[in-house]
Amino acid sequence: MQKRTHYCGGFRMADVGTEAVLYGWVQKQRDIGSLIFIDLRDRTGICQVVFEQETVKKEYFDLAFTLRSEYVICVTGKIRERSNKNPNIPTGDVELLASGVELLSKAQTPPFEIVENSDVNDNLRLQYRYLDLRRPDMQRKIMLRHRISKIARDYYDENGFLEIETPMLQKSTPEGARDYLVPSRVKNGSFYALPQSPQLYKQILMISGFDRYFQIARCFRDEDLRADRQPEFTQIDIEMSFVDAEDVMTANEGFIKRVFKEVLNVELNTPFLRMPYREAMERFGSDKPDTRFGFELKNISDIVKDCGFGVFKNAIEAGGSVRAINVSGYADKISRKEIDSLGEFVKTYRAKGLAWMKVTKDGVSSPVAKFLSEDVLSSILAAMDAHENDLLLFVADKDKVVFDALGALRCEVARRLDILDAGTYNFLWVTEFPLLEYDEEEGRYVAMHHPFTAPMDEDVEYLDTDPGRVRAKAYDIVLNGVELGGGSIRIFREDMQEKMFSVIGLSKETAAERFGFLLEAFKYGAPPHGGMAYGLDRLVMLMTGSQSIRDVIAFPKVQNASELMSGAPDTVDEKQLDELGIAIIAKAPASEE
RNA sequence: GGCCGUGUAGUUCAGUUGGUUAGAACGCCAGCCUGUCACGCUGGAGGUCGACGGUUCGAGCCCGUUCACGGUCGCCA
Repeated sequence: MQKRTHYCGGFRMADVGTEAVLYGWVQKQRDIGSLIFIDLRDRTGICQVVFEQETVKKEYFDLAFTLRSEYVICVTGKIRERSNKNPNIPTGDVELLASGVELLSKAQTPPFEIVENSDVNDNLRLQYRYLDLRRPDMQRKIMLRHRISKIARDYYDENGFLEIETPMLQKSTPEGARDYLVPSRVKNGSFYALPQSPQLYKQILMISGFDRYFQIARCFRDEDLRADRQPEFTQIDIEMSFVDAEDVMTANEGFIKRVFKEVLNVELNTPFLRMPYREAMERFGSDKPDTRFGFELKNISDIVKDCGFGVFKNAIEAGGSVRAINVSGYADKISRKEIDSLGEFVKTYRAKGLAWMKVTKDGVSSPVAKFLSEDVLSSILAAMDAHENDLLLFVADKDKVVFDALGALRCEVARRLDILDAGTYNFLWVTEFPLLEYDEEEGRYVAMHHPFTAPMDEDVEYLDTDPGRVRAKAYDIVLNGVELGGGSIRIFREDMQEKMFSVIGLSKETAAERFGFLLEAFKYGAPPHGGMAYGLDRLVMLMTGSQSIRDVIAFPKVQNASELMSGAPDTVDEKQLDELGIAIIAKAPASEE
C-alpha cells in the first residue's frame, strides 16, 4: 500500500502539478465513455478524479469502470487545472488526473444515499449509523463537537483547572433521577450505579484541596427520552473552591465567550444578563426563558378578580391567577382555527382552555368580551398595552399551570410565526432559584436542585419558619430558551448540611447511609466551594443548529432507550446471570396469551 | 403510564367515494457516449401497502388489536 500524501478536500489552484496518493470512498462515478470521473470523498471533502482512456493504463481504466458508490479505493495521479470548473465545491478548480487505482473494498448499494441533509427515516439512519455518519453534515457536527471539547479542555486548563476522572461505578443515591444499576459479581445482591453526575466526588475533590476541577463527564439517567434528552449524555463539569456565585458565573462566561468566538466567530457580550427566578417566571412563565422575542406574561388578576367571567373569577378565588400574553402585531396572521389549535396546545399543560381577544379597527373581537364590562375590558387592554392587530391570549388557573401553559405558548406562537432568529444567541443566567419545592406526593419539601445547594445568606432565617421562601445560591445558564447548564454554591458546613437534611425530612441515619462519606469529609476542613455543569450535547446541538441532541451524538439511543445499530439492551446468558446471582422474573410477551 | 403523529419499491413520496394489473422521482442493473459534476440517451429489474384479525362480492383505503419510530405531558434531585 502506498502512503497517503493528502486528504481530498484541500486541493486548490496552488496545488496544480502536485503528485498525490489519495484514499477515500467513491461518492459518485460518472462514465462518459472513454472518460470516467470519480468523486472521491473523505472527511475533509471531495476531489474529482478523472481517468482518461488515452493516458491511463487499460487495467486501471477498466477498474475505474467497475467502481460504484461507497467503494473504498486508493488513487494516484497529478493535480491539474480543470477545463470545466465547478464553483459548487471548494476543490472545483482542480482535479486529480489518475495514473493508477487500487480497489480496497467493495460496497453494497447503501440503503440510502450518502449525501448532505438527506431526508431519511430516523430508524434507518440509526440502524446504519456508520453510513449516516459518513454524510458531510454529520461529519461536520461530530468534528465540531470535538473542537468544542478541545476548547473546553484548553480553556479550563489555562485557567488553572485540573481534569480529574471520577468513578463510573458508584453508590446509588435514590433521590433524583432513576439510576442505571450494575450488579456486582463479587458481592451478589449488591449494585453499583452509573453516575447521574460526578456531584459528590467533585465536592470531595474540593475537600482534597484540588481547588479547581473539571471533567468532560459521561452521565446516566434512566428516565424517558426527549429530543434534547438522552439516557447517556456528556457534561462539562467544573467545581471551584473559595468562590461565590459571581466567580463561577464569570469563569464560565469566559469559556462560552471563547467557544462561540473560535467555533462560530460570534462575539458575545459579557457579562450575560442575570435574571432572578421570580422575574423569569413572572415575565416568561419559565425558568429558562427565550428572550429573543416579546409576548411577555402580564398578571391581570387584580383587574378581573370581580369581573363577570366565571372562569377568571373562580381561578383567582381558588388561589390562582389570570395572566395573558400579547401577540402584538400578529392578530391577522393567526386564524380562528389556529387559535383553536393553540387551545389544544395549552391543554397538554393542564390548562382548561385558552381565552382570546383580537384587537381590530372595529374594537375587540372575543368570545369572552360579552362577560366583561366596558371598564374591565378597557383596563385589560391598557394593562396589556394592546393596540390594533394585537392578539391577547389568556390562561386562568393555578399559578403553576398558568406559567407552564403561557410559558410554552409564547414559544409555540413564536415558532409558528417563524420569528425565531437562529443566528441570535441570547444568553442569560437565571439566579435565586427556590432552594426547596413542596412535593405533594411525598408531603414534604424536596431540594429543587440537590440537597447540597447552599441557601442565600439573607434567607437562612426562613429555613425553619417558611422553607418555601428560601432562595438558593443556584444559577442556570440559558441560551435561547434551552437550559444549557446549572450549578450552585454548595453547603460546606456540617451544621448547615444537617439542617438542610432535616428540612427535607431526611433523618440523620438515612443521610449518613446515603451520603455519609461526604458528611464525614466535611468534618476535616471543607473549603467553601461551588461549581456547575453544562450539557455538552445541548451546547453542540445549539451551536450546530441541530433539531435534536441525537444529531450530535455519534451513537444515540431512541425513545425506548435502545440503540438500533447494536440492538442494546439485550438479554444475556444464563451463566452471566448465575454469576451475578440474578434471576429474571419472566414477563410474558404481550403478543402471547 | 397518558395524548398526538407517522408507517406504500432500496430511498423520498403520490395513491380519487372501497373497484381491473398499486404509480412517480431518485437510486440500482445492462448497453452507448471525451469534459461530466443533479451527466445524457436507450432498455430493464424491483412491492408481504409495518404485522395480525375483522367488515365487504371486493380493502393500500373502513374498523379493531398490535409492532416500530417520532413529538409531547408525567418523569428528568
